[in-house]
Amino acid sequence: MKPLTEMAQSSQIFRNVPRMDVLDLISKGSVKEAERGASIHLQGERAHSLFIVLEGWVKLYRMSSCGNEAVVGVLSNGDCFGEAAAVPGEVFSTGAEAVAASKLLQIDAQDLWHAIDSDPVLCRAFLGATLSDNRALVHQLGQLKSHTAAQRIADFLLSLCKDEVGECIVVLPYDKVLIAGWLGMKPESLSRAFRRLEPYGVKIRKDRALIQSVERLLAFADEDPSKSWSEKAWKTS
Amino acid sequence: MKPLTEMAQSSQIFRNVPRMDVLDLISKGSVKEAERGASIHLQGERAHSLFIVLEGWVKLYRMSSCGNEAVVGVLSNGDCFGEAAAVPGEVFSTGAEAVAASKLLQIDAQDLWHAIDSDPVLCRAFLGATLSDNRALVHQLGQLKSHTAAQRIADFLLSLCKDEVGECIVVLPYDKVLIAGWLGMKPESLSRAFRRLEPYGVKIRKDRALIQSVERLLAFADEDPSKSWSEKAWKTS
DNA sequence: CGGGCCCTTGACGTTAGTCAAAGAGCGTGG
DNA sequence: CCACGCTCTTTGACTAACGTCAAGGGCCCG
Repeated sequence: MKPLTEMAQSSQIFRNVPRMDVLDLISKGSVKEAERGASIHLQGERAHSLFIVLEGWVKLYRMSSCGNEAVVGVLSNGDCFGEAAAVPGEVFSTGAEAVAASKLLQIDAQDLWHAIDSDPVLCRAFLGATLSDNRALVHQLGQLKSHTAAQRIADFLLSLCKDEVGECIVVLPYDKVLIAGWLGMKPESLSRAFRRLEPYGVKIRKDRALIQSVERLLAFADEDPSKSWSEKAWKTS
Repeated sequence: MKPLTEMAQSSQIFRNVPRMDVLDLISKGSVKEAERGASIHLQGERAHSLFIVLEGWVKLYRMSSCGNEAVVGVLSNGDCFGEAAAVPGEVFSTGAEAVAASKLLQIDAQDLWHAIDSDPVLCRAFLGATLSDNRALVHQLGQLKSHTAAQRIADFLLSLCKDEVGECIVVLPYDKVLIAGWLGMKPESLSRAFRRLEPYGVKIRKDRALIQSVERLLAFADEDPSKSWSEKAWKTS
């Protein structure tokens, strides 16, 4: 139980909250194990709990009525989801599913309300976490609306090798079906888009991406999609 | 100044907050007038203020480094933006621009912090507002990732005639360039996608949309995009 | 009347989805 | 150890969707 509290304290949401304020809340939570493929909560369901990922991977997704799934988040150690539980009467706006064997800290909504009521510091922590979610969503929206599939992959790879320069090798953290969903495309398109990154010095081997130059990739990720023709002409000559 | 406080109190964010808790905060805000095209705040700028739309229309957008703009929100009376200001040290994750002559209530970040610190009720109100933003973003992502342009328009039109049934006429609340941006497409595509809704009983005349049957449109908005061929074959025969 | 902006239309190219098939791992059981 | 079946991934051919470029019409306002 010791490593559990440490993990939860260093999580995204509680990172900047004094130890004392969170201990009580965390101690009321329970650890839930979820195997790959297990559903954690459903879209539209009453937001009964807050979750913190202690270990593993969780995807947040939106199901359209025709059965089409859109991944809106992929979370790992220290990430937090189900913030809707902080507000009485809310429902989950996404579904959540473990995409790898995972350990979660589950905190009951009522305990949460009580904690928030009695401790303003916690409330602000939630506000911060939700704003952070917001930023992530806005970023994703921006990517989706004004970048090609290949550029979104570039952005994704770059997010995996933050602060690196020059050459670097990154490990793809989950399978390509999920990466495709997360980036808003089909697996086939992902596969092809990886190919299109080769001219920019990116090679994929199994679950590893070899990036020749982070700078070059960055330039590609930011460039205007509408001038692909001129780029291409310039490049194939 | 009287109608101002009323408007602000009935805004999205303060709607469920007791009058007393907000009066003080609102009184510290200042009214800002913005004409069409005026920039309200920039992406990346320190989040110095919270804004509440009293009148007019505001768009939130994300600018990619290549100058491509993605609209991530379109706000009107009672809507609130710049919640990032509630957390010290935050920056705006989007830009904001008036797309029509607008009146805004601008509340300084420091006043906000003070108010939140001294009143937990307000803090929870912000949490609720941010969660609400979150839901909207998630909805938009879902639409973008798993629906065609025509379906997104259908969803948009339906959001304008909530709770209506059968035939109905809605007024497009802003110009088509902005609608296109908001729905993640180019104006040309919007124009063509409107045509594609005609078989489903939608006609556009100037800034009005005539919907023959809300139910039929709803069915179209939710249907699986991948079976368009069979639908089409079935329809043109 | 003229200029500017918004909107539409047409022709065309690129991008990504669909359908189908085959290759690459990988664990299981013989 | 190998054959088998499974899932993940890649590839190919084709199609649909959307963006781009260019032109033209309608409308407002000076």
